[in-house]
Amino acid sequence: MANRIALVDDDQNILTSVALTLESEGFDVDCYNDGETALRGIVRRPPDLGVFDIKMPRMDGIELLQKIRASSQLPVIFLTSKDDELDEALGLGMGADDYITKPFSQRLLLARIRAVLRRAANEGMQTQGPNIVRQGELLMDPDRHLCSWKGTEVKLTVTEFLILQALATRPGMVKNRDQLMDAAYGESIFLDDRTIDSHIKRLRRKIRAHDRDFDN
Amino acid sequence: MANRIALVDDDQNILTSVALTLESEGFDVDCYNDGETALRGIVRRPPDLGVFDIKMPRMDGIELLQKIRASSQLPVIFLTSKDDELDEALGLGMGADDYITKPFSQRLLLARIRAVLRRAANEGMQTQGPNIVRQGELLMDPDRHLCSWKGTEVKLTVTEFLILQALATRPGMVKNRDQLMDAAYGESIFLDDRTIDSHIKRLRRKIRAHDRDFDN
DNA sequence: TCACAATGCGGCAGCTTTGGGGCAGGATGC
DNA sequence: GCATCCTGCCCCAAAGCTGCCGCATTGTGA
Repeated sequence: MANRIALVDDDQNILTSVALTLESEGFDVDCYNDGETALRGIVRRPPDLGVFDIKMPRMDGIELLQKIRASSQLPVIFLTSKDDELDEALGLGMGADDYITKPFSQRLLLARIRAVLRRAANEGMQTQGPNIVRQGELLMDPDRHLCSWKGTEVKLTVTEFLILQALATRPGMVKNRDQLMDAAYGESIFLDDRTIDSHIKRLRRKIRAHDRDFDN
Repeated sequence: MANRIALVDDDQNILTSVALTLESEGFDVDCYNDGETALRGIVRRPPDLGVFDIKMPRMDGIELLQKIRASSQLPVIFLTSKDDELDEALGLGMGADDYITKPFSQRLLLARIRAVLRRAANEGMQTQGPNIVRQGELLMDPDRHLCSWKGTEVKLTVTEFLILQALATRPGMVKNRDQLMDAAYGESIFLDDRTIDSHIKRLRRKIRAHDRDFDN
């Protein structure tokens, strides 16, 4: 039972060349030139995986994913030309399962496709794909307990990580100590308010150690 | 979406005990005492995987598989009492997906079942080769229970193997003790958390013995 | 300007987690 | 039956984390 892949890109060159590669690897490939057509096709004949270009006329990949996610958990890999598009996609917290920046090698795409499919098959529905938090220079991957600031890794303790994550997922949003407390410990715990201050202190110290320009 | 497993063995003891284990792991199990009954049942209600004893009265596992393969690609694991039976099965080139020699641990069977199901789900892309896990210097072949680090073989016990495999298939991903526990024993088992630590300790020791540079 | 509250941060004791040695019971092999 | 291996658990000590305190500094309102 071959896996069916829905491939959506407005660039006909990419479409054909990728489709050829995938088919030669035994996948069934449905090609679409734009989001609207893709949506109709995907509903009619649901694939096992979607590979979407982000920038497309009429309906872009992000909107397409949103519409699909309303009714299905279809795993999706995004193709992006630039990193800022990627930011947009990630920022939306849409849970794309992976993404690839153009230009990409067909081999890389293949590897990603296999990885995502494997994950989907293994996990059923447990955790779907990388769940990365990105805010400016900050990058966090809760699943791997990884955090990096301006590209270098910052080692955080569990509590610090949870607090920073709470702040990063809602950037700019002001949170009081109680809210941070809840984020880090769950509710129904009694601790001194100022304990949060201590963690913030350590967070700042750690980030500052990687960045002398860091002010807040 | 529970996986349905057709279990065929003329030994009622094995049948019930294995069925209990599988059901407690969330599989739907159809039990059959002989090949003929099994064939009818499997046609009527197709499972996702078959586990067949080879030696059975009336219709043995090999014949059963042949009849099934005429119309379906159902993945099958053979149970064999002796190695020569196994040779016979393999010699026929029937393409059983795996086999286990009696007596076997339920845990091993579970691991094999999961591996075969995973492989079946991924098929078409994996070029149905062996199901090898590779992470940096680590190489694992679950089907043959082989593990090598930096090219030299490391002998692992079943539990160690399952734990390492769980870690290696999702590299970098943080797993807590419970998750490792599930990976090694299946769910619904109660053991001290720190037992996992013991296995990790032994894993580290074994790998370290092959590699003085090994740090984590 | 003053009093008071809020915040930043160094310090530290106590707690939790972790790595690893050891051991007994059970399974397996000879 | 005996030796060996595997496994689960116990214990200890080191390391790391956490919560809180106290003081200095900054912010706020009258």
